Amino acid sequence: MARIKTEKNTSRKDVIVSKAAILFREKGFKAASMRDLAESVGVEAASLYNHIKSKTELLHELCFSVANRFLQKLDEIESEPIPAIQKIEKILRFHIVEMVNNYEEVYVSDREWKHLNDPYLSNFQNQRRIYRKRLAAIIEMGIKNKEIKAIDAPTAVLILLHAISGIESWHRSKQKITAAALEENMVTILVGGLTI
Amino acid sequence: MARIKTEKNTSRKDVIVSKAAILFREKGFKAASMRDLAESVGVEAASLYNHIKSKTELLHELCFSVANRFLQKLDEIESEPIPAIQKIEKILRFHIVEMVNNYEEVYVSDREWKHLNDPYLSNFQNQRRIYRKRLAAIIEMGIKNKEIKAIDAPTAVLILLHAISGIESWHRSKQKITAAALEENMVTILVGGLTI
DNA sequence: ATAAACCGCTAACATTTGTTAGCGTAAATA
DNA sequence: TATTTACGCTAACAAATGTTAGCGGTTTAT
Repeated sequence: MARIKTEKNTSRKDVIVSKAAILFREKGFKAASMRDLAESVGVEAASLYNHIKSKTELLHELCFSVANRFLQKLDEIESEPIPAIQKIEKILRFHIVEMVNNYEEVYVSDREWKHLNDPYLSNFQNQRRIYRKRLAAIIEMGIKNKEIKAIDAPTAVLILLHAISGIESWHRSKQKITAAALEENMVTILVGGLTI
Repeated sequence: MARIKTEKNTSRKDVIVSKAAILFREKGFKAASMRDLAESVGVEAASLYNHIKSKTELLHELCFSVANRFLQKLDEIESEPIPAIQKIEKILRFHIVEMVNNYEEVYVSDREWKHLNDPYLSNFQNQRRIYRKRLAAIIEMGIKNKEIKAIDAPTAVLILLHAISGIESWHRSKQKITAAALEENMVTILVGGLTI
């Protein structure tokens, strides 16, 4: 009998969820089987069900924990008394750092949420839509204040968010530049592209 | 007996491939079953095998037909006697137009290639890697000629390519701006972000 | 020490999956 | 018109999937 090893302050469920993130990222949610996951946890597939309700529950956990982190940070930044373009830069940097440090989770949340089931699916889509609208509102504020070029704000949001997800390629890359250099390059191009 | 309807110059296989593109895009390759595909074609699942060898063959066809179009266009643009930044702009515009007009195929090629099998998988990855290197080389040329900011070229490539894939969100969006406006906005931000 | 809770195991299940075999009819060719 | 080819159908398959039931040992709490 091979018990799941836990570290301090992590439940066995936490171990499973984070192994799931790795697996879902590399194979995709649908292609990753519970038997795969069990192997990577070091246990039989059936044993996983002592800790989780279902495979989809793993996806819920991942998607919503990521979404919540981003929403919380947005709340924080929105209320700071700084120019819009600086808010955008801060949000951008937060996204980049999250994508670098919590790659698996963030990636899964970004690419695999389609496989959520209702009501979680609609819920997630709503949060996502609202999040983007709030970003667009900041950009529109920046346009009004002549900090940002007169562009279509939703398009700018879509470029920002997707450009960030390109960090996936950076992770895969053999000869990586440092995370800090990556961040500066991205900010240069993207904030530079928005600024008048 | 319900024969697959073909239009002029399209084989029954072509019909299947393009329905597959739609399905793979909306559900993902793994989650889309041959029975789903059969239904969308208007036929029984087994009947598909009179026209195709396997499910993965459908993915090959999609991925490589897209990849070939992009490679061919790159050949063409690379050899034009124009400044690097203009090459980048042309390539960018081509990507955008392709993503707008052949959404399903391009999207599938971009997101589902992971599910290819060797030797196709390695092959595709190689082509992709080489394509990106060629883009990076153009950017580096632009940097040397002081047309483009002194940034890390591979990072710039990754931003460009992923930003384009954001057009997915534009497709989903209810209140779309026109394709032409989308293109101009993207060029403004991205080319603007690269240019000194 | 004894009871209770936890947790991993084996075995099994019902579905869903991609795919093949073989039959019969419609279309294409001669 | 006669014959061959193309193609859709039903039936069936083996494999893989998520998940449950129930047993037995181990850890934790009393």
